[in-house]
Amino acid sequence: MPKEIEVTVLPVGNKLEVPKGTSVSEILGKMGRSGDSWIAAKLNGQLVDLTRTVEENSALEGIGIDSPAAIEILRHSAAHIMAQAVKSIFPEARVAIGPAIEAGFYYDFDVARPFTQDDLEKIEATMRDITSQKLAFSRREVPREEAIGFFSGLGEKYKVELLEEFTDPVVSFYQQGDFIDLCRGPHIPHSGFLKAFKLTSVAGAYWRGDERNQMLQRIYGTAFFDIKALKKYLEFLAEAQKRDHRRLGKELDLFSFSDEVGAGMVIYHPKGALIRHILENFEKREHLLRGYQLVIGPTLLKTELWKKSGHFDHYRENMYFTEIDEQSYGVKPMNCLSHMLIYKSKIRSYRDLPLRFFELGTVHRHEKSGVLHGLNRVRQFTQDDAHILCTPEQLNDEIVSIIDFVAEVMGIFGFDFEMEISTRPENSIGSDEDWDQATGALTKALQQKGLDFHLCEGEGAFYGPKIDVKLKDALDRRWQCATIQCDFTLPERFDLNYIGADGAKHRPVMVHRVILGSLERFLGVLIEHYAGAFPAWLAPVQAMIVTVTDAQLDFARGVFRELRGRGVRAEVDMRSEKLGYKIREAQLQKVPYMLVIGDKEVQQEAIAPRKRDGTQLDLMTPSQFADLVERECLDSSKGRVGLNVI
RNA sequence: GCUGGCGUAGCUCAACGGCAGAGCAGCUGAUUUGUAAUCAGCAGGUUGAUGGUUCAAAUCCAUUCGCCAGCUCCA
Repeated sequence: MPKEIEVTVLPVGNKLEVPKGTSVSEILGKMGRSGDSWIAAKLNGQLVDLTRTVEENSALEGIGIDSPAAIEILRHSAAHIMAQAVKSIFPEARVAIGPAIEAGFYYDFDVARPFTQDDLEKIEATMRDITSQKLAFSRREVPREEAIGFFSGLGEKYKVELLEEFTDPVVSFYQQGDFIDLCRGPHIPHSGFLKAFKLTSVAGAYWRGDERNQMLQRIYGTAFFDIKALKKYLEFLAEAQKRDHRRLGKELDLFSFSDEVGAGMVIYHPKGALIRHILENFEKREHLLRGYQLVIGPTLLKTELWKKSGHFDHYRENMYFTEIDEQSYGVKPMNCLSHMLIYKSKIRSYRDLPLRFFELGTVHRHEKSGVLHGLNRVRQFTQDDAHILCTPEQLNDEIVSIIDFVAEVMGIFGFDFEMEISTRPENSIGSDEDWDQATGALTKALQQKGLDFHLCEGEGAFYGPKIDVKLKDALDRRWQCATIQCDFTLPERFDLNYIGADGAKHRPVMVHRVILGSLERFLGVLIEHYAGAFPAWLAPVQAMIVTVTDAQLDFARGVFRELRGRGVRAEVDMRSEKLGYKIREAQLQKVPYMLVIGDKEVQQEAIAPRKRDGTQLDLMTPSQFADLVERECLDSSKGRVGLNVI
């Protein structure tokens, strides 16, 4: 008779006596829900398979398909099933790694010939075959040495490489059908649990993410517990495509790119330029209100100066150089240098600090061709850049107020954001002590504000650690916008100092920071955030005047002049088209208001506003409408911007 | 930069070795219309660029520029 043990079943906390060695699924089965409704479990906080046996007093929590952890397990299993399919069609393929990711899963393969779309369809078909066989996923523990021998025998060199770096004496194998993979697990009980999946794309990916390594072929896919959820996801992708800023940029006539101009160079059309103008004015005002001073530096600075700053040594690959009168110049990839020189232009007292130099600085960076992406990744962009020079004692307060600034601005646009702290990378400058101090200051400020953040080891800039703020685009891809970067090295290199209360020279601390980041990228993310339907304060056209017939055009022109006089960004559609046609056009252009004018309106010297959501407002005078737009601008910009932008 | 896919009218796409086409947009005319597409006609192209194969190239090949997905890198 085996020994009885006590299992506490969470989340309710029921206690259960079972014989030692009872399987997880059996125990869960006793709790009223059938064994089939579970796919895995948490045993003493650790994810395990249903077949795992319980050997001691434990806490157990079932993971059903509705649990957040379940989808990850399913997708991980889907990756294994895909690998099984690939190996059955392409036996010579070598498998690398295949994890679940945010929106699905992938698996990397080393194959002689890259996969084609046809291959994906074949693989999908084989996967369906595997799922219909309901193959069990079975787990087995194997000594590491034996595992190395096993995979060496199969020629699976990537698995061997992984195993050679493991320190555990025993590893686990998972097998479904004839496919065996090195894996921690857990997995779904059998392949039949995978009911809804789709292979979405194939792309090259370097082994272990290192471009010096072999390039493997990565197949991406996604999986859900039911067809409906998969369908919903595919619909989301289709919706996201409609929100893509590259598409909306064209449709709304905001900006363009031209292969004649070159890659990564934005051409702003009137409406896009107007949005930028509004953003820039907004930014200048917000900075001036917070004690920043506007400055403007040159685009070309002597290469000697870039050598002095360290950019030539650490950032040369990303810079453009040219020659003027036999002197080498570098096009600025960052705005800091002239700000340094402004600081140095006179003797500074501790009473002057902190100094906050702000510049809407246009920079050029040579980005690799493959990374360019609409407005979000370009080669020329304008940063809302500032450099703060302060005493070490002031550093914490400065960082806290920058974080407040970021949170306030993101709130105006309605963005949720994620924060990261990045620490010292390889190939960096400065002493360990400086890095520790700066990293500590950033961390402390975030903790003080009670904000969550991820820690990114070794991802700081070459000159200092940083806090990054990431916003999401239509596809939930994250883009870095705001960033706060400490720099203990530039003040050193430029020998910046201030006279302290003690009459002696001291070294100021420096912070680089941007709030929106690059105006290009921010606009790109913003377009997707609003799906092109900008709030009134940002809309390049706020009101489209549409007449029922040509007979009202004179009156319409008068309304137009009056609205323009008030600062409302209005336009008149003068084409002799039907009203519905003109409404549709304005609707597709996502103009916030359409002002309808027919005989009735002319008689009453009024307009009939229609909002872009279809709601109809009562007749009002142009002046009343201007008041309304002004209120709406102020509301949507949280009191920042009214009608005075043009 | 790397792997793969793709560049045809302003836009979305067809033709995939044999006369370069459609819808929308544009222009002209008719229509004067009440809240998401009025009708008719006209015009629009060295098929991204360069070179090659071929009797014949948008189509096949090479180079190059650009775009897309991902990797690497980053605002």
